[in-house]
Amino acid sequence: MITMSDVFENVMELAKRRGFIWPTSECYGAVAGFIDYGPLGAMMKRRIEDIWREFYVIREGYYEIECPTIAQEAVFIASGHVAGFADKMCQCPHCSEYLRADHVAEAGGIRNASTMKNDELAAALATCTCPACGKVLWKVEVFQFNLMFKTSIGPGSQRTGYLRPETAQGMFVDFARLLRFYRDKLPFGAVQIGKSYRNEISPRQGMIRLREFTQAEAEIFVHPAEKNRHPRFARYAGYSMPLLTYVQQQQCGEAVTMTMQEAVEKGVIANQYLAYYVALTHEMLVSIGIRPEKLRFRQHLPDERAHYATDCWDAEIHSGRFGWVETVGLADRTDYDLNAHAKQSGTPMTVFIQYDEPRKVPRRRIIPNMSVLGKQYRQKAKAIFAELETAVPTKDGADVVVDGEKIHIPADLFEVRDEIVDVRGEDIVPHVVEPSYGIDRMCYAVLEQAYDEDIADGEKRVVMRLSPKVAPVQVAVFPLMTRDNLDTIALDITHAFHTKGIQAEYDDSGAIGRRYRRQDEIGTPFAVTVDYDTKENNTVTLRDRDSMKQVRVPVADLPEIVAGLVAGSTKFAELK
RNA sequence: GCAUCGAUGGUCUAGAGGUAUGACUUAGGCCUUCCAAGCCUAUAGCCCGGGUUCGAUUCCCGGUCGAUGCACCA
Repeated sequence: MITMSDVFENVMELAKRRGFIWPTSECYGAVAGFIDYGPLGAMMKRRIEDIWREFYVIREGYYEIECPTIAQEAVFIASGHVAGFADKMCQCPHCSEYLRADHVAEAGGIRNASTMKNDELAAALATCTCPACGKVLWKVEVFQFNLMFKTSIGPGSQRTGYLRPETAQGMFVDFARLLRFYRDKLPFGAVQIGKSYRNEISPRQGMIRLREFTQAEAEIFVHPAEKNRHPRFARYAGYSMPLLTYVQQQQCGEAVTMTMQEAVEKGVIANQYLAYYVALTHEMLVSIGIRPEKLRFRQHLPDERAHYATDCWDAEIHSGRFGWVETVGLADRTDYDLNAHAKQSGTPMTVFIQYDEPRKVPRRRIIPNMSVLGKQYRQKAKAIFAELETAVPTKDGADVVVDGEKIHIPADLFEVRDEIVDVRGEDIVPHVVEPSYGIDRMCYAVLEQAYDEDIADGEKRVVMRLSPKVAPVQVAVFPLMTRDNLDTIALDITHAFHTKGIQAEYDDSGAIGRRYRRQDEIGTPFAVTVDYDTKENNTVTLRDRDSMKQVRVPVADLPEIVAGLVAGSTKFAELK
């Protein structure tokens, strides 16, 4: 039996020793918040990313794009990260403690601390006490600590760049191109798997809070009026899971289990789109090996939501070490981001939605007599022309304001024409539904949940019960003895696996039991052993990691059988 | 970031002001007909920088990393 408090240390020690996760640049001293994926870790991470692609790229049809990890300042001014992704901080002059300036002020009874400017806040803080040492702060300086890594683009530092704190902005700024790619029709989605960077103040939870981390994000662009009509909603309508709503949280209640259909109908989840990806996320996480009982979906409390989101749900995975860990965020970002980028860049980010039938709309047009107007007003004529379009004419004429000057245009200088026009559609700003996955946290959760110790033949066996889908090495091949040609047969089998794209590892070192244990420890789900019967009848034993049971199968069938076992289409227990 | 504690082969560990103990692992060999057996051999270590000292892995100071508490965690 292993207790949960040991699990983190055991699993991280194993991960380090066997080449899953390493501290980065160890020979120079590691840096907190950064990790290296070793050979097995990189392989496992890639398998998890590929399963994610199966769900989002292949099944949903949302193509993957790849944007730079550095972007120019304007991108993050628009996104709100330059202004908003920063904390106001100050340092206590007595005990040198770093403090959240606005929190201290609010605790000291100062109102609107969060909206104050730095110097106002500093002045207000003079009477507040330091929560660390209890002394009055008197004189402090308030500064912004922005969690984005800042850099400069090109020589001479002319241009500010930031390492992206999320991959999402890349999909937003490419909106116009994406819309053309998807032939101007909603809904569509784009996804990205890549590195993001946050200069965390004090990352101290191993793989859980990293300064450089991998995100897998999908941005799904949808008509705001269509959010309750996901075209494939039927797939998950009956899918049920425990949901911890914000109402339940406020009442200290338990999660409520319900179907996605119910959740949407009862208004628990804001719309079908969000519910669809909540269910998809559940299915995806379970398929990489997360146990359902260690998985829950928690709704953000209203004051917890990010600046852009309306409804927001987190997939949380329970860790023996860290408790419930936010691993996936599912947010309805509305039209916040597209509006912000449209405003900042001056590029419209809208979709033209055609009506089924053109609508007859009455419209009043004011048509100026430019030949007279031009002569009379000369250089002001153009501005007057523009102003007249929105002017409200009376019998006498119309008043317009040009450069602050009020000008009266007599009625005979323009014609008012009321007409019925066909309006064929409208420009709308799509809403964005965003599932955002923390790949590193998923990797950690998979490792933690896979770690197990049992007793085999009276001795402790450490075994990583990784799903065959994510296990780095998929099958091990052993000759029982390194002689009598058993080794060459085993090498041929290994080669046959490789040509079928199966990650197979050959090992002839030491006793057979030791080799099984080695593979158990890195989570290899299956092992093939070539013995003397192989030479008689061309069969080998195929051993299952979890049950340690063996079956005899023909050598020729091995690649197909193992491929089926790895894909999950066959179970070991079903083999003869 | 602050405070406390810690850091010895790949892993776990013994130890002392004079370069280091043992086990496991790994590699090579012998042996071995299915779950870490045995025998022989080999590889490999005192976190980094400064100070004290004839001499520091050991003592002192600073740093890095890790654990714990506090703060922080769009």
